[in-house]
Amino acid sequence: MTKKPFYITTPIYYPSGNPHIGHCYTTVACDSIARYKRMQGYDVMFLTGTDEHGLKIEQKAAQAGITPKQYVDGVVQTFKKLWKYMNIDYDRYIRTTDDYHIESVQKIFKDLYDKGYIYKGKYSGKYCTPCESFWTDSQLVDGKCPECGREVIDAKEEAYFFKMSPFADRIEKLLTETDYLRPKTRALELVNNFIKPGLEDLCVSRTTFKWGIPVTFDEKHVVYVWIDALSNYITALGYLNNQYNDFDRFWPADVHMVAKDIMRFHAIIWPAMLMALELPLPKHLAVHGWITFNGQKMSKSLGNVVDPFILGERYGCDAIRYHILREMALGADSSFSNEIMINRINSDLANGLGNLVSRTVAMVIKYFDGTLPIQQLSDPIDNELIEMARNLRDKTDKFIDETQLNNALAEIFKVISRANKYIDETTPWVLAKDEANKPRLAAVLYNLLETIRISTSLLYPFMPSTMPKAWQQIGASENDVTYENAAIFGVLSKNVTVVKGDAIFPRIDVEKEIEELNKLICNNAPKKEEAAADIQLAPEITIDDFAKVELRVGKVTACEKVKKSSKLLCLQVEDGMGGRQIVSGIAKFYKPDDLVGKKIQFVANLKPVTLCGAESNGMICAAETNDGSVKVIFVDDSLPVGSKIR
RNA sequence: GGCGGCAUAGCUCAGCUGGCUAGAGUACUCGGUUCAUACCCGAUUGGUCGUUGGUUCGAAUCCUACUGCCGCUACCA
Repeated sequence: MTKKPFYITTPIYYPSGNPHIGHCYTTVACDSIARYKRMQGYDVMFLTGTDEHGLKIEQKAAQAGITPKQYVDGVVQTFKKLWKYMNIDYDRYIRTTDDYHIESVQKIFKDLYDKGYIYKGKYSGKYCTPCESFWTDSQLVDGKCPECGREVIDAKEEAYFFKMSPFADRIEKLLTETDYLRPKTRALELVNNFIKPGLEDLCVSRTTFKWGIPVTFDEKHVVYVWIDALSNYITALGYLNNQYNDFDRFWPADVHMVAKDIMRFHAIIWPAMLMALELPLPKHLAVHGWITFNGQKMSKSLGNVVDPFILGERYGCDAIRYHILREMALGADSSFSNEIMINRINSDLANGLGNLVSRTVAMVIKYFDGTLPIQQLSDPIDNELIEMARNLRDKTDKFIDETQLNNALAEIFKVISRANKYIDETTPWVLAKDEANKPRLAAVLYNLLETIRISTSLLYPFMPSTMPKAWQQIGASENDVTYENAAIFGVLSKNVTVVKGDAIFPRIDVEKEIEELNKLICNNAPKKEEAAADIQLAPEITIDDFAKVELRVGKVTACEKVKKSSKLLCLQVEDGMGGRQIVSGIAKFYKPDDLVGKKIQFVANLKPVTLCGAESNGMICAAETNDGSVKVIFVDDSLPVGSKIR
């Protein structure tokens, strides 16, 4: 019997910085599914990689004074190190700087051009001359350059475009009538925002930077992200190259897993490209949310707080894997905090599974010197546990196929919980008091060992480092913990011998750990400051220049959102001069009520402007933090309104 | 502004196409147990299922309106 193929992918990550726990989530989820499918007997191809071209990489490298390739080589090493650390067993790692990928992308680009789907046109946007940067309308901040705040001018650039409109109908059907998109709730969003208004043609080449794959028939151009990055899923199989020969076997993909921020590319652009290439479409696009920290999206600066290396070192990579897989529901964000994580590890892994293994093994040793007797006596009370354990595999199978890993884990832990209850029901320590009960006692312990064997077999794809330790303790051999045996009760030999071992998941002291983690964060803080040393200061000014800016203390008396804008708040400020209205771009960081009654400092002599229909007379002083959020600088309430600040 | 989603126990959430006294986990309180990683088991506590009107024999579940929160609104890789 030949194995059925199964192809699963993570996105290729952009190595403009080091990986954080958000990358871990996608990759760990794919790894777990891949391992599960391998266990089921599929011929699995699990692909991950890095998307290494583009302007940002070019700039990062320039800052560091090295070539882009040198730069990405470094970051890729860190990625690979992390995957090794997290026990990620990928089958293939693609880098968009790999020769075979470049070759394929060039052929794909040419093919689409020859087919008439790609044509040469003009890309129009806004250009900031001092920054030498192109911006789209949506990127502008109040109509100005987002980098320097200066005026931008209309500009045109020659570029190649990909025609999307011919595929609009088919894509709409794909999203609304099939279960390609998971969860499907987001389909309407895509259809209403993009497809219904008409798909715009996509700009697929650039001339403004060099770090990319050259267009073979037009040297000035490099292939822009879409075709370069998305096509990795097929070039890695050998599509239009001789590096691999797996395309026919593994395409179309079974699952592309992505985070919600890149859903659109995979839900619309990627299918359009495949349609243009006349290739089959992938079966599922599984979209997951972000791991948030105190409600904020995980970002690079927050990466310090939840550095996967640090966490893994303290609790083991399986605990981290378990936590993120168990907390994250498909499609939804999940909030991360050290406390949630530690509580989860303690209650499920240490108290639930770990303790179950420990107490069961201990009893076999204590009552039977480690080896159960063959003579065993069953009882009707055993049936519920046995049935649950026997049916578990089918349930997890179903959830895996629906990419609902959190629910698969929940099912397994229901059984573990039931086993703990079973111990109370059967009271082995009472049975042990009477020699006549030994056959009954042996049966109870055997049932527990079997339940553990089945549960840990099914948990193995999620926690591949730790489960073998449990197997060793319950005396299970590799042949006992196969997928086939996970649906059979009674696989271990009746006279199985257990082995005492260390706790597979040690319990964590919550308060102590939180304290120590906080210390670690503090230790990391100075590093952040050092890292900030490369900040470029604005040109030096004299005290006379500074005197031109008049800062005063004001009190916010009222505040509301500016209707036409998602970013702006309109504040009424008591300024000691009769009051004034100030509009500030802080709506994403403050609710109106957060500000009312607070004293702030503002620029009093700024020329009035109208923003989104609201007149603004001045500017609120606020600080921008490393992670891009904004904190208003509140002043001491004892300062009188109108006080001048110098 | 347009489109979409969500609002259920202190916290995190299940409750599909309307139907038995609204559930789970966690936290809290009490009790039990001792094989075990101060663990496990049980019980109690806790919700007018955002507000309002409607459809229906019957709605957390469908429809109106309102309020609040969130997401998306395409060229960042």
